[in-house]
Amino acid sequence: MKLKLQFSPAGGTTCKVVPGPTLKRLPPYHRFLKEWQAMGRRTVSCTDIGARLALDPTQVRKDLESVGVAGKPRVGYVLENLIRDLERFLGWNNLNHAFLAGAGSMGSALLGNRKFEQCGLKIVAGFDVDPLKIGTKIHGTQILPAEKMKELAQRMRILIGILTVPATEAQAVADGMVAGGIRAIWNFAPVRLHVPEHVIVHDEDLYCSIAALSQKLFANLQMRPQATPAMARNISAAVPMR
Amino acid sequence: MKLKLQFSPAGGTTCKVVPGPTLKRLPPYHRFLKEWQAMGRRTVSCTDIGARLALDPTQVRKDLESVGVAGKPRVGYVLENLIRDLERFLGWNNLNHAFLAGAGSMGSALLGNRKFEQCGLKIVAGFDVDPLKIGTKIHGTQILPAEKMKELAQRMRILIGILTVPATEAQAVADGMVAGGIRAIWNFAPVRLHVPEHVIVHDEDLYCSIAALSQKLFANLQMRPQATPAMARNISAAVPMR
DNA sequence: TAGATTGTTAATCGATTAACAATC
DNA sequence: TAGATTGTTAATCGATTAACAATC
Repeated sequence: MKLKLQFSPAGGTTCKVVPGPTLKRLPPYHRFLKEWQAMGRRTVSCTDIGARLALDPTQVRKDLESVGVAGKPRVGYVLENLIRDLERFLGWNNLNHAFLAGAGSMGSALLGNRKFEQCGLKIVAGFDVDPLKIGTKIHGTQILPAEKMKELAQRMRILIGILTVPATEAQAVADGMVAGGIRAIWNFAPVRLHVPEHVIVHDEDLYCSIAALSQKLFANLQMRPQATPAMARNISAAVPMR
Repeated sequence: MKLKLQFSPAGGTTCKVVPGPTLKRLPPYHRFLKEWQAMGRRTVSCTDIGARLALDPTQVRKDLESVGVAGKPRVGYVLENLIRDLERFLGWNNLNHAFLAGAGSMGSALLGNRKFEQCGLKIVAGFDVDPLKIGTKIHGTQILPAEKMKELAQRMRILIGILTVPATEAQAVADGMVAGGIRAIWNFAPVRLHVPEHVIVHDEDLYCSIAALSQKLFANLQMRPQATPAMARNISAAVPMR
């Protein structure tokens, strides 16, 4: 197997870069493999994975290749090894500590999700400006005053920040995160953040999702009405037809 | 301007198809245009938009072309018209009614988001199996017993379902939605749903986001350490290097 | 052995970027 | 007019899909 290496400008370090689309398919693979394992299987083929996830088997093979695991012709992949390698690749073995800013309803929902830890993300503290929330615990995680975030992030060498504050506050809070040494921001606010280029932003824009969903729904209704005119009318003004 | 039309197999209807990546950029455009308008501007150019959102101006122009709006050379686009056309295209003028299944922390967070209505999505009812939640209102929306969902969806001709139940229940609840005539499911459960082909599923997989975020963070730390060895070690086992 | 499946290279497809003429 | 910006076509880039030899 050949590995593509990319030379990094900073030094002698090389670092394999996985295409974004591939990366997004890996967690579903992992989930399926766990199911498969629970069914008592010992090996799995790309055909198996592709069948369940509605993906081209060739694509699955390419994806696994870029993770760097090897299979055996005619047999497939050893399930146990594949799961282990995937988890290692995704960094799900060791926890990254994260701060969460904004303990509103979305922030609380994230604090309540214990499954994140299985994916290597541990929210170690929440921050808010609301005196009623400060000092309390939400789903077991301490809520601290927002003004302490920067200093604590520095001291604890936190690298990941989760941003669940209102859109109006997002940029200011993000600035604080950056000042505290945070290198990656998971942004739930519907705002394009300005950050230095050494900081990564991953936008979780639910409004974009709504747009995509209703657009696809509309196109789909066009093709297969199966609905009374009244139903179609409910949505038909959504997209201009030409 | 030429418009690409796609013939739909079902009948004489034509329906313009917008590439997915384009669609996801439209809500950010809209947001920026509103800001721009608040600043008192009357026109906007692709260069303006691209500069703020870190996008190639040509790409912005292509995107606007596929929405079907026209600008004027040397002037740009009339802001008011552009905003209006974007909203119309995205269907943000008229509301689509949606049901939400699973009034847990994530479900409640979505119920609490009043901004969704500005994007054409109105959650008209929530459903849950918990007797303590049934009959109450969460953020002003009534929570009803889960077993009523299917029939109500049919009667109210609901087309959109939001799925915020635990992974174990997701498929069963989705089946109920489909049986109730729902045509689009916004799925927050980390499961690949099986649905008939006339039903659309949009996955909101936070675990994939975590994977993408930590992977990008790791690659970034490789290139620009700027961190003490201890910091890097915190995360370095995450991805096998070769 | 036979045949399914991997590994790998080539072809296709779609989106982004570049180039440039048209135009206000 | 001059020059910025649109509209549009061509080139590039990257990801997906197809093809096929290698192999257990």
